[in-house]
Amino acid sequence: MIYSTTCSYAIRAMCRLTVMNPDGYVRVQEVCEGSDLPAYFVAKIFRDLVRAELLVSAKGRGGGFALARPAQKIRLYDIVEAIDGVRQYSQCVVGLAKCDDKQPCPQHEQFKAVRQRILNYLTQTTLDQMSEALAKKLNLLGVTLACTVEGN
Amino acid sequence: MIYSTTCSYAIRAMCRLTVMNPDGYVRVQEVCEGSDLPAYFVAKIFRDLVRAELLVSAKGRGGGFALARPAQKIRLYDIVEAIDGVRQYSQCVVGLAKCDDKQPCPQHEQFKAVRQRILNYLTQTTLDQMSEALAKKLNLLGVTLACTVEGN
DNA sequence: GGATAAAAAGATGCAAAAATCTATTAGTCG
DNA sequence: CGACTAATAGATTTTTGCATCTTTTTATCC
Repeated sequence: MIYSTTCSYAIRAMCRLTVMNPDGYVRVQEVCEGSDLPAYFVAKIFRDLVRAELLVSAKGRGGGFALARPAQKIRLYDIVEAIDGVRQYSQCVVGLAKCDDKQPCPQHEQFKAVRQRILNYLTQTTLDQMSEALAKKLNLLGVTLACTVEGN
Repeated sequence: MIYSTTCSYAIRAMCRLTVMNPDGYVRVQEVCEGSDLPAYFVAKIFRDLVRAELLVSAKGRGGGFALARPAQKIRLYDIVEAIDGVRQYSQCVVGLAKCDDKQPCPQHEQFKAVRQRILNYLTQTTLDQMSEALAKKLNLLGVTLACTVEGN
């Protein structure tokens, strides 16, 4: 609703990767299995996340994808920025072409607060927090995420 | 960002209609000219808004589209409901398939507040307010919206 | 070096959303 | 009634987003 399907995949896949192995490589296959994430498509999304420097990758045996930096330092905002772009969050909802505080569109003022709230949410939520919440949920459900590689 | 392109057209077109003639008919052509709204497409959207009983229509000379009820009684929420549906606003952002308060997805709690804020915004903003803001802006820009029909 | 394993690249397919166009229907006006 | 006007219906086209598959590149292991 506030981001695209693709972006939602990106978030979910990164959360799973983090739960599986926050410090080392995980293969796309592993990330997706047991979930309804489309593996081929996630592979493509991960490439974009590498270019955005949120992930790093390694080819060949023992390779896969890993976080480019600690999960506490990856914000939801960073992921959204890499996939959907964040321009939309600074534009006005129903804006006529040019809309700013001086030339407000209908709703400008009212929506400003909502937008700020969304932005706060995106900048203050970290991958760390999200993956922890996911781990808790999986635990409750009795699901274990497998990962071949340990540490790195 | 929180609604589709189509829905954004619907909102903008209804605002313009209201500014032009809050009490009588305006032709689709008139509503769109001077804006970047795609007239053919808006015509189609207006049909949906008639079915949703937010607009009424009249064929032939002197006809066009008019608000089905006073602008104060049309909420942003009503328009969004007619075009995009509001189901999305009660679903979770990155939810695993089934996600509710008992089986929360990562972010469930945090996003709940944001979602509530959006819903408040949608239900508390009226076409009245939006069109008034638009009128003010157009006035500042020195733009006048023409309308052939007066009253009704 | 050869076998294998994984990502990288990009071609292709498919479906939904956005946008346009044509023909029809129902009004108004003289 | 006949000319005209505007919405209605729906067929068609274009664009975009989502998803899959094939080939290539780069790495590891024996």
